[in-house]
Formats: sequence, C-alpha cells, structure tokens
Amino acid sequence: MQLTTLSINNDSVVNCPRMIYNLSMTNGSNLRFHKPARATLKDVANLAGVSEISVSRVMRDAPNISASLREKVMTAANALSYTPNRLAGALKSQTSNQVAVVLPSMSNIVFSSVLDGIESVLSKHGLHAVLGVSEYDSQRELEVVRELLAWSPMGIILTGLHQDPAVAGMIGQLDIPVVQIMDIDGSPIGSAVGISQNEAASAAADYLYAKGYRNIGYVGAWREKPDRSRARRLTFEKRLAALGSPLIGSYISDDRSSASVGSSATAKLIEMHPELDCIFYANDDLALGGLFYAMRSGIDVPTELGVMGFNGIDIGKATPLLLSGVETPRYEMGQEAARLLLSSKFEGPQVKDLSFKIIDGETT
Amino acid sequence: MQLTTLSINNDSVVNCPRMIYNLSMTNGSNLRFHKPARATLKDVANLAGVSEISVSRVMRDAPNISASLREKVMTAANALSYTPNRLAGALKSQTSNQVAVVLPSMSNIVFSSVLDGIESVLSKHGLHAVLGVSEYDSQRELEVVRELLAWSPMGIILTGLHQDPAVAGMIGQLDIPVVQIMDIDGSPIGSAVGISQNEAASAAADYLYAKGYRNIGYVGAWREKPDRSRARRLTFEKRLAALGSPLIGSYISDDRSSASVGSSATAKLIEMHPELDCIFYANDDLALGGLFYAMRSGIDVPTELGVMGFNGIDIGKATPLLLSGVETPRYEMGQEAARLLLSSKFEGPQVKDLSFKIIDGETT
DNA sequence: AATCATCTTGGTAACGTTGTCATGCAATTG
DNA sequence: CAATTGCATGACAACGTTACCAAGATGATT
Repeated sequence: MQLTTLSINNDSVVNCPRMIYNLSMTNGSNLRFHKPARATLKDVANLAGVSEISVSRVMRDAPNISASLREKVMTAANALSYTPNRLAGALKSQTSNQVAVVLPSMSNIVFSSVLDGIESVLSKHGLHAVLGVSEYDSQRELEVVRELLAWSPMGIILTGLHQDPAVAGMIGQLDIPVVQIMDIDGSPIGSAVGISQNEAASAAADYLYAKGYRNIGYVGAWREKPDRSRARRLTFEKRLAALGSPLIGSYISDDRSSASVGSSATAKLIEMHPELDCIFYANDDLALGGLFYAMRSGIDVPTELGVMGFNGIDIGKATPLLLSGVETPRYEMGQEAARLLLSSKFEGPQVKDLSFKIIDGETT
Repeated sequence: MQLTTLSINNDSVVNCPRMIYNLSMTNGSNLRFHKPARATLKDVANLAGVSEISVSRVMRDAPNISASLREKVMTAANALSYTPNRLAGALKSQTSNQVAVVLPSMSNIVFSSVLDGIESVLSKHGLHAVLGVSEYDSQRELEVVRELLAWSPMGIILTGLHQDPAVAGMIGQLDIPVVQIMDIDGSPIGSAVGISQNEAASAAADYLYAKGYRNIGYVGAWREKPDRSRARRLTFEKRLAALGSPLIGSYISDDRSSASVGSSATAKLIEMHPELDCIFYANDDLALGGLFYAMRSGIDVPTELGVMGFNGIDIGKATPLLLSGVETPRYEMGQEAARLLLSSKFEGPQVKDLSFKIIDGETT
C-alpha cells in the first residue's frame, strides 16, 4: 500500500525515513514507537555514569576537566549523537551566539555583499546571523527589531543611522552591542562603520567637474528609498552649485533599481535636457543601464555623455568601457561590522570610516 | 515606606525570597542602579493583577480571552514595554519561529535572490531565517546544519540534493520539515523545489544546435564548485554528442565566477580553439564577461560567436544585445521553498518543478 | 431543579540547560 | 603535621515561558 501519492518523484519509495514513523503511528493510538528523540544532557549523563553538569562542562570545553571524564562523556555523547539544546543554554546563561542583522532589502547586491562579509566573520567565531528585512519601511523595521530582540541575540547590526527612536530604547533594555552600517554622517546608537555618503557625493561632483563636464544630470530609482541616497544627491547638487555648475536636472524612477530602469531613465532625462553631457547615477545597476543605452543609441561615451556609477560592482570592471564611479567597500563593511560587534564588549562603541575610492574609468 | 525599586523584577507581596535579597542589598555597600531590566511575564502579571498564564495567553492571542482581561494585560505590557522571551517560549513549547537556511555562498546573486524569496514569504508568517553558509564544503555544511539545528528551528532549507548522509539523520531526529532547493534530479530528504538541471542543459544544447552552431564550447568557474553545475555540463556535453556535434572544448576557471573571469576565460578558450562559434557559460556573469570581451575585441556576436548564459539576471536584459540563456526562477524558488515548508505539516513532502525558460536573445 | 457543556481564569510542573554554591581529595606549605 | 590551596566533581535552584489539569462562573438542556 502506497502512502504518498503526490510525489512526482518515483524513486521516493526508497529513502524516506519519515514514512516509517507514519506507519508505526497508525499501529495504536498511545503505542508510540519512540522516534529517536533528541538526546538530552540527562541521557548522556546516565549513559556515561556522571552528572549532568559534568556533561555540560565537557560540551562547553570548560576548564578543569579530567581526561577520563572527558573521554567517558564524549563516547556517550557520540553514541547518542547528542546535540546541545541552545535554547535552554541561552535561556539560562542569558547569552546566545546569534546576531540579529536588519537589512532594508535582499534584492540589492549591495546588501548581499554586506551580508556576505558579516557572515564570513561571524561564522569564524561560531556565531549566526538571524536575518530581518525592513523593506525600507521604518515601521516594519521597528517590528523586525522587536521580533529579533525577543531571541536575545548577542548583538545587532542595523542599516543606516535613522531608525525609529524606539529602536534604540529596545536595544538599550538588552544592553547588547549595536553596529550601524553604511553611513557615518550622523550620531550612531553604538558603533558605526561605513563611508561618509556626503564626502563621496562631493568627491564625485569634484571629479566630474575636473573632468570638464558642465551639464551634469542625476538618475535615481525607487523613490530614493534609502534616505542616504537622497542625502547623497542633495550633497551632490550642493557641491555642483558651489562649483558654479549647477545640476541640469534629475530623474528619479518609481521602480526599484535595475539596469533596465537605468536605460529608460537615461532616455527620459536626455529627452528632457538635451544639453546634458554627463549623468551621475545612484548606483551601478542604473549606470550600466545608462551605458548600455548610450551604446545602443550610438551616443559616444565619454565624449557625448559621461557615465558615473556608485559602488564599483564587478561587472562594471568587465564592460567594454571600464565604468567610472565611486567604489564602496561593501564586503569589508560587513566584515568590519561583525568585528566591531565582537570587540565592542572590550573596546566600547567606535565609528569606523572605511574610505571610498573614485574609479577613474573610461566612461568619463 | 517606599522601597525604591530599581528593578521591576520584584516579586509581589506573596512569598518572595527575592525581595528580601534585594532589601538586604539596599543597605549593602554595593548598591547598584541597574538599568531597567527586561520585563517578564511575572512583572506584567503583577502590574495587571492577573496570573502569568493569562498574560501569556493574551500575548499569544489565545482563544477565549475576555475583553477586559486583554485590556488590562495590554496596558500593563505597554507600560513595561514588555517583549516576550522567545527563548523560553520555544524551549517550553518545542516550537520556534526560526527557519534554518543553508546556502553555499552569499556572493552569488543566485542565492541572494533565493534568500530574498524565502524571506519574503517567511516574514509574512512571522518567521525568521537563520542563515548558514557552507562555502560549497560538505563537511562545513554538516557543521552548520548541526549548529543551526541546535536552535530547534521549525524547519530547514538546504541547497542541492547532495548532503552528507549524516545531515538527513540529524534532521530526522528533530522531525522537522526539510526543503531542498535548486535541483530536483535526485531523491530529496523531504520536499524539493527547483528545476531539472539536466533538462535545462539538454534544452540549451538543443537550442544552440537548432540555431545552427556546430562548434560549441563551454566556460565554467570556481572548479565547478556546486556539483550541479558539473552535472549540468556533463549533460550538456552528452546531449551535444548525441546531436552529432560534440563539444569542442571547455575551460573551467579556478576563480569564482565574475564577468572579468568570463572575459579572460573566453579569450583563453578561443585561443585554444579558434574554430569555436559559440560558448555556453555556467552562469550569466561569465556570459556577460564573454559578451563584453567580444565587443572589445571586435568579434561579432552572434555571427562570429554565440553567447549563451544561465539564470537570466536583470543586467542581461539591458545589454546592447539581449543576452540569450536559460532563465531560472530564482526568487520564486525561494518563495516556493518557504511555502512548501509551511504547508508540509499538512501536506507532507512534495517535489515541485519550477520550469525554466529559454531566452532566445540577440547573442545567439 | 439538576445536569451538562462552554467559557474564562488560575495553579503547578515541566522544557534542558547553566550559575552558584558545596564537597571530597590530592598537593603544597611554613 | 595541621593548615591552606587548588582541582575535579556534584546537588540544587534557577532562566521565562507554556502544557496540562482543575475549577468557578455562566447559560443551556432535559
């Protein structure tokens, strides 16, 4: 008699341990073939003939354990394939090895790089990232933080410096280290690591001005959802004005960033301002879209149109023309955030400026 | 007389050894002003004048709660800005709202898309992803799984079908739902969602053959770290051979995938096999690199060289030539994995084939 | 009027660990 | 040699919540 009907997978007849339990459960209502229930400290202690606390100590590599005891415990633990229950441990000891990470979005390559960096450091120290995505919504962020803090993480990493004030309060109650990433132009709750978005914007303006562009435009996307991108644009505008070459115009798409959006936005902006000779884009995806649009349309880059991106993603380094832009250390930002979290117990809150770089490419 | 309670954790009038303790501490020398410690059920219950269990029920939205009780509890909870301790809750109830997610890498856009999809569904149900990265190493994957399972997640999502056998065993002990993503050509532990990598490879071979290419090469990277990419190549080769147009040659880089690697690999492969008229790439990053290389070198695409990618990332849709390739539903894969996890309690393990699509672009 | 089901609340005992003592024993010391 | 130290182990009571059972209150049913 066949139990499963829905599987497309014919060979699922083999190798399906759970089915066996299902069979035996139908046997009798209270007669339960104990599925190999997760072993506990007590089980290991009983088998090894020692006390529970000793097992606990061996598992935690506590000091002052005799070789013989360790031996006994380890064999028993292996025999039962014991895995400690972190829930209980964390509850009692009030410390866990989880780190809450709140990012505004996972679809942006920037944040996956950051997360990659975070994970690379955390995993080396036996820690885990618990992920929360705020969707650029401050209310949602608050909820996410509350939910993540309910797990008593040993620290928390937030994106940006502008959270709802309640966030700081909630973190304060737990008294765990906080690191805010991306931006350092402001006053952080605890530590902060990132670049000065303002300086980057000014530097970009200076760079384009020095390159001789005088009719500069700007393209953004997704209604400038991260506040810091708007702040960056405003600084860019201000600096251009100060240089005596004010921004000609800008176009902010409603859609989220992508190369396609970059193409269409570029088309629209050029149509609105035919005198444009250069565009600064909110990120590299948009800039690539702009570059590709120019290539398709026979607009010569960089003479007819300068293209400048932001972030310095890998693809921009392989395009026929090396993409100019601001290079931001995204992976390193993640790494440094994790490191700061780990060290902040001893060193207290810090602000770390990972500087950006101007890529003087072939598109400007 | 006022006790000046700095700690809200003081017990009520009844039976409170702790209060005495606190009292004796107040006249001790080391009187410490703690910051407001995290409120517990007991604190809320005392303030509201109800039992702890009632508070618990209100917080969990249990049925059969009178409006007046809910009212009392909620005001008390807000006053203390109470947040339930999930650690304790999960320990007692043996269920948590965390989902373990094990991915081979975070630097690959494929997996960040998948994770995005997973998160989008999980967050709608109040669940959280706890992340583990295996770095394509099966031993490391085993460790990561063990570590994540120690938190008693309510489910686990794994990448690929080829884990160390011990993984299935460990999951079996907890008896939680498993979903394996990406590949469906094999026998999953529980549910699986993805595409048939073999069919995709065959379809790509058919497509290129139909387009008239007869001297086809292959470019991969990172020593084909995900097993499935190797399997895919082998199927691709086999199919080409069956069509009577065997693979001319292939180049597998040691470095991880990137457009730059795609460019240099393309150069090398063409040098080795000047008769090549088409290259199938292991992913779109590599393919874009190939396309850009051709554009830089004046090689006409698609007549002199056909370029076919794998995945269908957004940038390939904005390039001057629409990138041909196999489009895989990465985001949907993540979503579906999460959905399967949620439903598998009721519906049991399933295998879901999210079909791929051939993008008949301008580069072939 | 007695019985029974239903709704609402509370009391108690876990869940599986670890912190804090306490204890026994060997090694050191003046 | 008594006194002191250090090491190795154990007993017990938490950590903050929820499962389980009990019980009073209310209303419906016979």
